[in-house]
Parts: sequence; C-alpha cells; structure tokens
Amino acid sequence: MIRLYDTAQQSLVPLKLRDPGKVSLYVCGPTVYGPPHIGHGRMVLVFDVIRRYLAWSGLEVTFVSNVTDIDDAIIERALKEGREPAEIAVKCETVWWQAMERLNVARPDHIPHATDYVDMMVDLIGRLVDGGKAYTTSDGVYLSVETVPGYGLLANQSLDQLIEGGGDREIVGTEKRHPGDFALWKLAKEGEPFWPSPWGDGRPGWHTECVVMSLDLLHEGFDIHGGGLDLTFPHHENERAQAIADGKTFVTHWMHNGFVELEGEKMGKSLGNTTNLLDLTEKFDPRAYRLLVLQSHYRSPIEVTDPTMAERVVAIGRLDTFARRTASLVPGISADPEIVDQFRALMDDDFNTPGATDLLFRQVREGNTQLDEGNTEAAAVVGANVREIAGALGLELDESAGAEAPAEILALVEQRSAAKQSKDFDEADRIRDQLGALGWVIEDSAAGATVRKA
RNA sequence: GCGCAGAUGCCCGAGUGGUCUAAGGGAGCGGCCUGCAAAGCCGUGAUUCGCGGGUUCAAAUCCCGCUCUGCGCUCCA
Repeated sequence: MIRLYDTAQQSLVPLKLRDPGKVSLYVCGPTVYGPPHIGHGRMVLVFDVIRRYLAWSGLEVTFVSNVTDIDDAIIERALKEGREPAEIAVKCETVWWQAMERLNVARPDHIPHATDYVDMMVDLIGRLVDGGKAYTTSDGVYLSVETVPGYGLLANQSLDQLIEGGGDREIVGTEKRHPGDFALWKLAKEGEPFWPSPWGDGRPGWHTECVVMSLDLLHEGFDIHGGGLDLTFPHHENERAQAIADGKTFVTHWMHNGFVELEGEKMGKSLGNTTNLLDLTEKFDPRAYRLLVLQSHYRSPIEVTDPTMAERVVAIGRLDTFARRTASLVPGISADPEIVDQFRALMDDDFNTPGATDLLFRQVREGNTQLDEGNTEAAAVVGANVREIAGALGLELDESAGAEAPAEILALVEQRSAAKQSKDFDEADRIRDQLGALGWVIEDSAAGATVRKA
C-alpha cells in the first residue's frame, strides 16, 4: 500500500485510487515565457520519479502535464521585445523539452496546451456566470470566492486570514466584490492576443486552464494533482474553487514538492547562470541533479550549489563504475526479491527516495565486495538489484567500459601494457600521463588494463 | 501579523518514541591491493541531533516557549 503526504489533509494518507490498478496524475507544467530554471528541474524530477515508481509498482499510470502558452508574462515579454507571444511560447517550449531530455524526464502521456482549450474554458466560465458564482466587471470576469465552500483549504487559512495578510500587497481590480476574487477572463487591451467570448474578446485567467484540461483528460475525481509548493496557493486553491463552483468532484490527493535553495537563500532569477537548467546540465552530468533530488525527500528544501552538484557527480561515477564491473557477469540474472521488496517498502512510504538511494549505495558496496572476493554469481545478483532500483528511479547507468575508445587511445594502452611487461615503469607512467592529458583514465585489473573517459 | 516547513558530523543530507553507542553520499586521515597509481574494499569521524523547559521506564523523534532560516498570504515550480 502506497502512502503519500496529502497537502489538503496535511498528513500521510493511503493512496486512494478511483479505479483499482490505475492512477491518474496531473502536474502543473511550465508557463513558457523564459528558460527553465533549476526549480522547474526539481519539480519535474520529483514527479518523474513518482510517475516512474507508480508504473514500476504495477499501476497503469496516466500522466498529464500542461504547457501554459498564453499568460501575462508571455505577453509582457512579447511587447517588450516586439515579438509575437506565440513565437515566444513555441521557442520556450522547445527549450523546455530539450532540458527535459537532458534530465531523462519522460514525456507526459498528454501535454495539453492552454490555447487549445480556450473554448472549454469559455464554457466553464459561462456556467459559473450563469450559476451566480462569477460576475463581470469592466475588465473581465471574476470568480466570487465567497460562494465557494471551504475556500482556503489548501492555504490552510480562512478567507479572512488570507485577506488580512500580505500587508504590502496591492489589491487590484477595485470592481471586485471581494478582494479574494480572481480573474477567470481578462478582456484584451490594445495589442494583446485575444479569443472571442460572450463577455468580449480576451484571454483566460491563469487557473482556469488546469481545471478544464485535467478534467477533460483525466475526468472527475482523478487521483493526484501535483506541483511546486508555491502553487498551493493561489493557483491550486483557485483551480479547486472553480471545480467546486462548477459542481465537479475535482481530485483526491494534492502533492507539492519543496523548494530549491541556493546557499540558504531563495532561488532568485537573477542569482547567476547555474539557476538556468540548461546551464546546470551543461556544467554537470544531468544525472547528478537527479541524484541530488533523490537524496533528499521531495518535500524538503534542497541546496543546489556547485559543491553539492560536484559531490553527486562523483557519486554517479561510483554507480557507473559498479555498472561497468557487473555489466556482463551473468546475462539475464534476476534481482533479489528481498532487496526489491525493501525498495518497494521505502518508496511506498511517501516516496522515500533518500532511503532508496541509501539502499542503492549499500548494494553497490556489497556488490563491489563480492566482486573483489571473486563471487561472480553473488555480484551479478547485486548488479541486477542496482539496475532494478536505478531503473525504477530513472537513473541511467553508464555501463560502457570504454570499448568505444578511439584506436589511437587503445594503441597507447597497448604500449603501456608492453612497457609494464618489460618493467619499464617510467615509460608506462609517461604513457599514463599522456592518456590523462587526453582525458582518459587507465584502470588495471587482473583481466588487463581498460580505459574510460575522465 | 497569520499559515506552512525546516534547524542533525567538515559539507550535503536520512532517521519522526526503544533495533540510534544516529543511514547514505562527498571531503579528510590511516590501512589493504598496486611497481606506483586508478578503481575497489576495510577502518576512523556527531557520547550527540538550534536553545530552554516538560511528558515518558525510554526522545533527534511527542508537548510548550524562544531564536534563526525558507516558503505562502492573488497570477513564482
């Protein structure tokens, strides 16, 4: 039985599925107005791991994650740069998927785009207006939060408390009936992109798309709705409010991942280039970021700094080395069911990935010991364990033993072996240094010398 | 101000009532292996878990207060 922390219930609860054996998961994707940052990276890695694990554990997963391709931020940038909003959205989305590929984040089963759902959003808003849950002003249509029972559930605060706080906040839209009311439809200003609606040409507000898209693709009462911690309020609260106002059963569980911190501070978009996900994956092995994310619990804050990343690069190397050592010991051998069960127990407990990586590394040590002692069969089983766990977590291990080294490198390895043979160690060391300068590391073993890239 | 998290060794981070004389990774140091390395293995490292009280036979783990940090309080993953 899988347990997870449900933000709405503020406690660990058993995962309750609408349809036995199937799990429907919706995660709020990016608004495509700029390059993805490491915070996005953590979010997608967290839910990629959850999705992979649910599938690994035998559930039929339907994973939906949207792209918000119309939004104030996109329009703002378009106006500033004199470009079309759609052009920016398309370009940014391309970059987004590049980053996802580098991180080995699997594509969602469905990737709905907000602009493809405007008609359905207009329908929803129409129903809300007709039902007296929403009203029009001179600049758009607003949802009346006072008509929604339990508004503030995710924020864990009453409407009054929500309004009292945030002292320096500017309350926009003076025509609003309640300061907490939020825009469902925004009438277009000069030069802004628009779609037709009964209330005038305009565009949908931020939260409406996710309600419409998740319910369209996953239907009422789907299982899990996820996203970054900061989306809890207002975004998710407002999605929920619309679904409730529309008389829909929305979602069973809410999950939110914790934030990325840079040396104890909130990640800011101007804090330097490693906050850009593409830069980070350029500078470090992208798998190191996945490992870093895995090694802390998804709800905890994580420190993403050069040193913490560099540490994971080394740790990934350790996994690769082990994968190489066990690559072809006993083909087709199965993992130890007991270890697999241990992994399952850890992950079933609110996706305890730190515990799982703990198990993974202890297995690596065990396997290395078996190898050193020449217990091939035992080592092969451990190798299978490691592959099983790493695979379930989306960690790809590099098993290539350097066979793809160019001929000139292999020739140098031969020369060195010959030099060693004739006890010409000065020459052997000279060649080793030469290889090192070329970016190759030589490793001796009973079976002979091999090279790998540094 | 209100709400939610968090504070663990040199660093990153698990652990949420007894198996904790506190995992795993990284760094350091010592050793084995090696011609020397690399890789791997072994050993070493918090008598202690932000501070102060309390509950309990038993607390890093529960309760109260305090300090500090992060997040949210209307469009930020």
